Amino acid sequence: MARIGVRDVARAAGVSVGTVSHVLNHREKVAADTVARVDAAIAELGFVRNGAARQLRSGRSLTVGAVVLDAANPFFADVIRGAEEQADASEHAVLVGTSGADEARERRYLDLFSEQGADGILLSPAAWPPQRLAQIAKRGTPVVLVDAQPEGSALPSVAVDDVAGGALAVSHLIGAGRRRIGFVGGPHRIRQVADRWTGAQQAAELAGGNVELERFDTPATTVLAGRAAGEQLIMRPAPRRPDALFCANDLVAVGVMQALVLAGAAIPDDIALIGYDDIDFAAATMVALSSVRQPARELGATAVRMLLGEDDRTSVTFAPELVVRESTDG
Amino acid sequence: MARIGVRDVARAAGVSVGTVSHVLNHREKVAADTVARVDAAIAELGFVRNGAARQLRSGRSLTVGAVVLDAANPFFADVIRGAEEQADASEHAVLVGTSGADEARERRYLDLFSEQGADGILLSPAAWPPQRLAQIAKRGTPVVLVDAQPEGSALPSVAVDDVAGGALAVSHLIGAGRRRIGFVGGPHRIRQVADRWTGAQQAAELAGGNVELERFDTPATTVLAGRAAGEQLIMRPAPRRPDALFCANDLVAVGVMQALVLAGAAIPDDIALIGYDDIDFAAATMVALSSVRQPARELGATAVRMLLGEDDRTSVTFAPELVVRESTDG
DNA sequence: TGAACGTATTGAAACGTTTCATTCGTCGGG
DNA sequence: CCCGACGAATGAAACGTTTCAATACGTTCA
Repeated sequence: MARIGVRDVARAAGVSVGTVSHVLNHREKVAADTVARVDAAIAELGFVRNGAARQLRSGRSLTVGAVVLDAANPFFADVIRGAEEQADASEHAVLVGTSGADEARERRYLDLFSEQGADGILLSPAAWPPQRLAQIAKRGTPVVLVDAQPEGSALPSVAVDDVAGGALAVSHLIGAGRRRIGFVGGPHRIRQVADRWTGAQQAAELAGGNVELERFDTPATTVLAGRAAGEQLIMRPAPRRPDALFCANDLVAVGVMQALVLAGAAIPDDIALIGYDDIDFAAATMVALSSVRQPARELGATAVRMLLGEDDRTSVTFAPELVVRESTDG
Repeated sequence: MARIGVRDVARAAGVSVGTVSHVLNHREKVAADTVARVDAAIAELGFVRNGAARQLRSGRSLTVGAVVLDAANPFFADVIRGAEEQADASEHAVLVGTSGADEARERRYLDLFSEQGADGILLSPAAWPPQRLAQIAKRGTPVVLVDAQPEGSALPSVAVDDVAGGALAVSHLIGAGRRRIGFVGGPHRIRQVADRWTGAQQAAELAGGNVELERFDTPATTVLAGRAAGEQLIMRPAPRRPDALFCANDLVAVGVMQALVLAGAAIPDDIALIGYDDIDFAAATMVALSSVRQPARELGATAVRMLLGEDDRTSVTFAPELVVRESTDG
């Protein structure tokens, strides 16, 4: 089965190859009956245009690449969804490659997208600083970083303000009348954790002296780590227990909640609980979990707009938003 | 900044373009010092090869496309991971597009991958039967379906045997001495749910007359639906309660577990509980959840091997496997 | 010493499209 | 009745690689 090209279509429709190409690309400039004839020929022959040749000649790929740490992570999944919606609007498609925090794979995908002539690349970097960016940007493919601090370097980026998020959570707890607040999470070398803790401190200071803020470190931001922390914490005599907990993410919060419920503590009456990320599951925990939502889709959409030159800001920071559910709504 | 091509590299290195291309593609056939000179020129000029031209000429793209319903779904995420690992081994990259169950988007991605000359496409179809497959296969891009029943049509596919999975779960419960078993899930028009229920029935029949199997339908396979079902169920007087529950998936099982725990039932002593899918979270529930694991990575890896012609089976069905944890290990 | 051979490099053709300067008709206005 | 203009279609050039037959240059063997 020989490949079918514009040439074959042209022959079948009784027109020139140039005309076929015109039908493919700007059909409004071609007479209606010619269009019909060419379309018929295309359908009959099952012609599929060769994207490589098209792109080679035209220089555009109508494609945006995204290289993410982990596509299964709901945050990135939402970023990608937002990117797709926005790309759709500009007739682009989003192609996703997952690096799994492996620098070699990240580089391979970056090179791939660059070579394939993607019109832009959205990157959540596996390592800091990202290796090849200078080269790639130089080659002419714009890159936007997602949720990575540009640290002085002036690379375009979109991010969520985790400090603000931490402050948001804690001032919400304070506003609900809580005074002895615990922060559960770790390790603090993860920037997101550190920033949220910083925000928590800021909110506590802002409230004045009668708010206590205590830090409960966990070795990871997982359910099991959260549960262990919760078990520790609930063993304290009641007067020395916090009356509210802010967890570095929702998984930790779920673990803490398990421990508290099993120990018979009432949420939120005895202890209020708030997480971070607003994962799907947050609404479905035993006591629906309050959380801080990151506008992930907006991040993705904005990144794509920046890539395609429809938004000429160079670095955008989004504000997280509070989602109040039962676990703090006593 | 004019684009830099092999021509420029050749000039800078003092060789012909043919030689540059050889260095790029089979450097072992080129003298060592020439390689060095060309590499230096490439680095200095920041040359990035034009993938479109390369592909146009060579016909191969070293790319495999995957079109999935939802990349955030852990099952598909694992399929993709498996596909990536396998593709890696063959110097290929996996590009992912998410259709979100939208047929138009699915078609767009299929067309895109087909036009881009992907060496194969891995598809979890949004609708049945998939629309364009005939065309695409005809054009020469092999397609393998993931987790979709080929229903007579002889399309290549990889899948997990859900009937076997259902049987596996229920015979495990029976083996643990349970006799009054409930199946929680729905709606039954979802093939996976129906198949698992079928498997459950088969296992019950196999065990003879002294096993009762009852069906508890839910409107969806979600945590909340599971919790509602669990609450209903636990309100029955103890003698009329099942002593074991098999849930159509882990989310439902989590919901059921919440209801049982809140009602004070002991798991697994009063009621054993087993889910399906073995999501990450299964090990981190209040009582660690037994489940049926689907070999998702193997699915992805096998699909890629089939696409690249390294495995000439046309349709492969995998057996699920049992993961026993506390919730059935009384 | 010459022929035969092997290795390293070269130059040009080819991949299948888009684009652009032309050509071809046709129609309206002077 | 002719000219200019305009819409539609044409044909060939160009995109930047890879590939392949041909060439150049040593080296080995008889």
